Amino acid sequence: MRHHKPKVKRPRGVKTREAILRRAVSIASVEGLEGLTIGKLAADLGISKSGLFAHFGSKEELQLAVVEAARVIFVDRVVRPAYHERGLKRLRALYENWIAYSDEKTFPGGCFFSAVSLEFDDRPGKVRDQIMKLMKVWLNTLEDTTRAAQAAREIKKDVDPHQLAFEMHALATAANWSSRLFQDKTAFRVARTAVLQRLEHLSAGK
Amino acid sequence: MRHHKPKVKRPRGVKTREAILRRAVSIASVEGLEGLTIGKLAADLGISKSGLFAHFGSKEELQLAVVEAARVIFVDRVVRPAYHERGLKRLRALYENWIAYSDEKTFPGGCFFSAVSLEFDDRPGKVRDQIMKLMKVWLNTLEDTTRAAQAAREIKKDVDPHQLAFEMHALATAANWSSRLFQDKTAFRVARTAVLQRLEHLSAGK
DNA sequence: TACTAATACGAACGGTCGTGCTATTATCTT
DNA sequence: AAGATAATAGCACGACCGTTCGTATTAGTA
Repeated sequence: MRHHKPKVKRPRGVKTREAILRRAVSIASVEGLEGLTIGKLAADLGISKSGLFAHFGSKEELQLAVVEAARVIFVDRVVRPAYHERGLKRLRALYENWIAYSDEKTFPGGCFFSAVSLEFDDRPGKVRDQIMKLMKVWLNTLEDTTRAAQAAREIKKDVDPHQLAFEMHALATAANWSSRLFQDKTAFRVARTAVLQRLEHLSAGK
Repeated sequence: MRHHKPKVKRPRGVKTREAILRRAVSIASVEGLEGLTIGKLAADLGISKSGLFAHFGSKEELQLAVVEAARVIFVDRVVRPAYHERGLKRLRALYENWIAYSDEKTFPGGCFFSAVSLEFDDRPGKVRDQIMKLMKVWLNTLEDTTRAAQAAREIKKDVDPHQLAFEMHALATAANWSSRLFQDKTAFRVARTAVLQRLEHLSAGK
């Protein structure tokens, strides 16, 4: 049976809000979440400062909304596609998607979370808490996937999942860093190679 | 035999300047080089804003002076001591000193350069150029030391020095990140272990 | 001790920040 | 079409930013 498309009412405000966040995430990936100012963002979008402000009520709420918007994009681009695979293949896919997402400049400033998690590691508040939570979830995803691959005998049992997740995260982040700071176009390739070789080496002999 | 202290003339202004920079480096390691504001720094030191300002003439010059002060501390604490060793031992010492310098919170915000190099990767100017230069020098130091160890047959010839330097940098930086964001006290141990094992594995059989 | 040059200070400026208030415009409901 | 409601704009505020400038204080020298 056919359902009618919900034909959801999308009030004017919601569309504006989405447009604001789309732009805001891009800016924040470059300038940081503090460098993202309401006045400049509004001018950039051609709307008034107070009009934009009314959508969020405070700068902190804007920042939280930006973090959430970035999370959705990250999950769509990196996590979800990898879940068509399982075990070691999923782990590889997670990493390759991650590298590709950074390399292709999904956000113009590289990986949004690399930039922002360092910026906020010393600013207590809801934003920091949220970022911390998301980063924990991400590292846990890598760990759990490693464990699943071990259960499927695709990765050696004596590999420490926490350590492996840490190393994968470290190399991807460093690639992002090198790419940004030095305009080093080879960085992502180096990081990708390093991790894939490492996974090959840690995989149970086949 | 005992030497007389050099008894160098140290004008008052120089001492003040040093006190300013000592404090400024600490603050900047936590709040970043932009978060470091002249007003707060002056209040923190109990001197006037304009008095402090006069020592540098512009905020950019203050930032450059802070970067230079941090460099001196880094070289003293990390690089110079390692130069009592050679080859593979030097490489290990560089890394262990680096981890220790971060772990011991030589700067309260962890590694000064980790924080600052990401902050400025998108702000063109003298400060960015200087930071970039210092980071290049550091990575080159790791690379060159690796090559020396290879020449001494302490590390296998087929190891790519650039890749190894990149990985060492990545793990140390990530340890810093994890330690700051999660208050993860094990991060430095994890990173240290990872690299030392890796060096062991890459070292020519003994 | 007096003169000079180096240091430090206080007050103020223009600019930008986040935020609140009030008015205006657009949209939806009846 | 009229009225209610949601969305946006205009304007002003207080706080803080980097910076300037004239003045006071200190230290070094003759």
